[in-house]
Amino acid sequence: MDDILHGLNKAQREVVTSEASVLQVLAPPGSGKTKTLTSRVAYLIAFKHLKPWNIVTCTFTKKAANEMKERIRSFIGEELSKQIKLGTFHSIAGQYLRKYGQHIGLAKDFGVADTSDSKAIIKRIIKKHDLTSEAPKASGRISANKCKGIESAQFAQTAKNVDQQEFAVIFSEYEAELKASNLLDYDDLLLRCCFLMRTHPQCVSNVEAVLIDEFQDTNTVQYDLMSLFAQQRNMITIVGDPDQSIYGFRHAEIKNLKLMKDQWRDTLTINLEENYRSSGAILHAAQTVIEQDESRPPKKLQATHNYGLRPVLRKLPSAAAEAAWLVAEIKRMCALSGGVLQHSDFAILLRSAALSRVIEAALGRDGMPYRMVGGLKFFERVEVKLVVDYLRVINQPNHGEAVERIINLPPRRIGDATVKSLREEASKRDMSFWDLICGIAQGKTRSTTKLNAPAEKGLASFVNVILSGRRKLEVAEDEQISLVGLINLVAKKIDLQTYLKNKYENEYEAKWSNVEELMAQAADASDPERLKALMEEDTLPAVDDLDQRSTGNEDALSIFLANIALTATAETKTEEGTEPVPQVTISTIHSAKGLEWPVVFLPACYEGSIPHSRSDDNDEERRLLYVGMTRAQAMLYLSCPIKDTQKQETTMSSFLTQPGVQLYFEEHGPSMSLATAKGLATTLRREQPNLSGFNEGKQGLDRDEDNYWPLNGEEAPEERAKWDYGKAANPVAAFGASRPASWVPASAVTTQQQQGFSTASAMMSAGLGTVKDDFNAAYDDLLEKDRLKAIDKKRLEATKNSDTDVPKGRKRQIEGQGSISTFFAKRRPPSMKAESSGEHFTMPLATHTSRSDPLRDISNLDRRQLSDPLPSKPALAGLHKPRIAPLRRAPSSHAALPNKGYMFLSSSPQKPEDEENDPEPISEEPDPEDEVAQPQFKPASTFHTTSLQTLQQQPAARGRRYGVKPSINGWANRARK
DNA sequence: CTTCGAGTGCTTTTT
DNA sequence: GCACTCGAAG
Repeated sequence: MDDILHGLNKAQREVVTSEASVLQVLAPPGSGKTKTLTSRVAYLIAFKHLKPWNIVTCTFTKKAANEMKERIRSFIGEELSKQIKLGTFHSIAGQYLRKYGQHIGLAKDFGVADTSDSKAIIKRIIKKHDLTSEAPKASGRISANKCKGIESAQFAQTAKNVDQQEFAVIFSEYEAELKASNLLDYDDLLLRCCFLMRTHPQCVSNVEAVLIDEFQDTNTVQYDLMSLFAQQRNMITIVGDPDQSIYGFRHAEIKNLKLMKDQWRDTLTINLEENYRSSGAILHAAQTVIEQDESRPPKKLQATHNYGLRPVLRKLPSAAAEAAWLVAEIKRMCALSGGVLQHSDFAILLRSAALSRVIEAALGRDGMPYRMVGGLKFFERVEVKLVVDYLRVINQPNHGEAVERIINLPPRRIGDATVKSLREEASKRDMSFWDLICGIAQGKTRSTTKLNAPAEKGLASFVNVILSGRRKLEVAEDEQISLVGLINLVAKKIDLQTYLKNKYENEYEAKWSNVEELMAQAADASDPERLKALMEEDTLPAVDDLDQRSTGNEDALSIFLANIALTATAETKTEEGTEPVPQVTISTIHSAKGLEWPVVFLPACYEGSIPHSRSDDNDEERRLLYVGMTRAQAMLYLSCPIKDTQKQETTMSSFLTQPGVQLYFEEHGPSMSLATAKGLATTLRREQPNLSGFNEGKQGLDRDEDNYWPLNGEEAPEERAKWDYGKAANPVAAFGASRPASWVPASAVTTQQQQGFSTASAMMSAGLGTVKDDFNAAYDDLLEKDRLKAIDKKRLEATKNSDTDVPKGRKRQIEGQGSISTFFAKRRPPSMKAESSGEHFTMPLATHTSRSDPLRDISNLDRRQLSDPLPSKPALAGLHKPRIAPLRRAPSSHAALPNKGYMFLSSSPQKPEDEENDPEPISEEPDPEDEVAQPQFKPASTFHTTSLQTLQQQPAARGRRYGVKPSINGWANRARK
């Protein structure tokens, strides 16, 4: 008893030991919801003597299910815990249907139609009838109806207007299609299971207790499912939090909470109120956001931690800058936390998965390890899906969807028209698609569809692949081919490697490694031990009066496939023997639910993103933000780019611009002192940092304050200088060389430079003033910006009040620390050294880190060079249009990119070996004042131009490489102004 | 009839 | 940046 109740507060104990039969637990974020629920399960088994296999526990995500399993195991041990019926609604429903499906006329071995299957079917129906509906909308509508328990026939009867009738057609044909292919979609799993339990209550007669996690996310069908599970004993415990209801789109009904109270009048409600996760400051901020919802009943939420650091609400110039800032902050926090924080302590949570691209690029550029959860799932990647579809068809050839998807992959000269004709013929003859083509290929069936010779050959080869796969399975069990063997067979038969190589060229390696990963997973799944465990887990307790379908002889393939559709994340296993590298997590807010991290970033907090433009429930969007914010333990960063990815101006999220909200936020990341680091450690209950670790971290940093970007969201001065005089001017110059050896010799450059210059002067006179003037103005501006941002916060606020007092423009005075000296490198940028010795100083520009900022190390330049005129941007920008190397998704797989027609940018923090041992600091670090006094310094010859041809001659260097899109926006923006 | 290239438009969240 | 459509060539 003590074990189970240990560490629980009063309210939690009350929940765990409650005698009430129906129990609602309202558990706000961080209140120990999962802990409480798992403790109750353990308690019921240990003290109420319930049998584990008579306890049903439903979660929404596989992740939550696994976590709960893990925790229960630590309470009651492996043996008991694995007997509990614990899983997602869908997986539990699936289990019941597999065992008892025959009683409701469900064929054995039904498949699960995933979203793309459903979408494909609907699309086809729409096309067939030449309807105007859109597939995704129709799909959502079908799901909405199903979730409410409305069936297609029922809908068709009530359909009145044209639109409804049209939809009724899609709906019923969709259902028919699924039935014909022996498929159930996600909703069907739940619906059919409800039907089963209603018509055959015996099958759940053993259930003694039902527990539901995240109850606020249940939809009507799931609610029914819960009631039906509990129909014998009415012993139910649910935990939930209306404030965290973020699945309205999946037709979750918050009102189920009330419904439940009405259905079971003696429902006991217990509120958990203490938050054990977040610092007070974070909690306050989150609270002000959620309290904007006036319809929401007020709720208490008590912090148990210290106040901690105030959350940050940061403005940045662009999505790219936001990403760069975020990376810089992670670095800074890591370095200055004195060892308290590492990469795995950071999470970046997004409203939509698509936002991750810029961020992944920034992380990749920096070489910071990360993992992306949510977004595209492993089993949804084309190459994986391809193989899985083959397996599906081999396992179950009547899976019409899968057959059609792969019949011409790799290309077999069987086009859409042929497929369509075949499909129609099949339905006319009332046979399955597979049976038809199989018959044709074997010459048994005479087809009315005329096939040309190549198509016929293609068809035969396809059928052959499938049949040979099936043959391997039909032999006696002990001779049966392994799952991996089967995948290999398929891969060989369809010559997958060649296909992938041809189709994806430079992505080939990544794609193939995914296939290998699939094999590894297959090997894992067909491991006899594991298989046994899986089968055991799949057992349902025998009940009187109702036969279970024997699944004893179910093969590894079926089990593997059945699990795929219901597996949320195929956890990429860490390589054996290697320490897992701490990784930053990128996730959607939705899939971050229930999780927590010491530091959380919520980027893209603008109108249209959160609240999302496609959402019609603002309150749900607000709750979503709330969920995101409350994932943070010690530090929370919100940020808003002034321009979104499409360079449209944004408005900050209305949830954050409500009066008073901003009082809870700082405008920039915290100054990190040893004391701050200690505070973090306290909040996180971690070991205190020591001074030496702190100092060490500080030394490795370029800057120790969040002061690179101005607080008002404007472009960083250094960045502007780069844009105006570097990157924008010359896309080809955006070639950063990390190894001088492979650099273009200066002589090769000269012609291009001169070319550029000559055009430049002509262009420049067209109304933009001289380059010189332009530069001076910008430079002054830049100094001013830097001065402003260097002033500490208080002063800034003081000046803000009398805003206009701050002279704009030409103030050269430098105050305080953090002044211009931050512009100059403490050490020579590596690539500069080799080049600056020659006749021409050719400094590669446009690495995005400040490491090679053109303004750095300015004192080191040959000053005669500096008086050269500047080339103009448009002149150079128009010269070449380099191809863009695709960004690689996972930084883990860096195949060498082709060495033709690509440009590379490489700014790896890991310097190449040859520079590694060159910490030689520049002796004459310039005195800031001095520099300012010499306005003739212009980064004119920090230009380096070269042609595409020259680049093509470069050998593809090794190392981390990212294609970089040259931007001429810098120029375009300026020109407009 | 199939394939391939160019051009267009859009882009929530999950089982 | 990607998925999808459309039109032209094989």
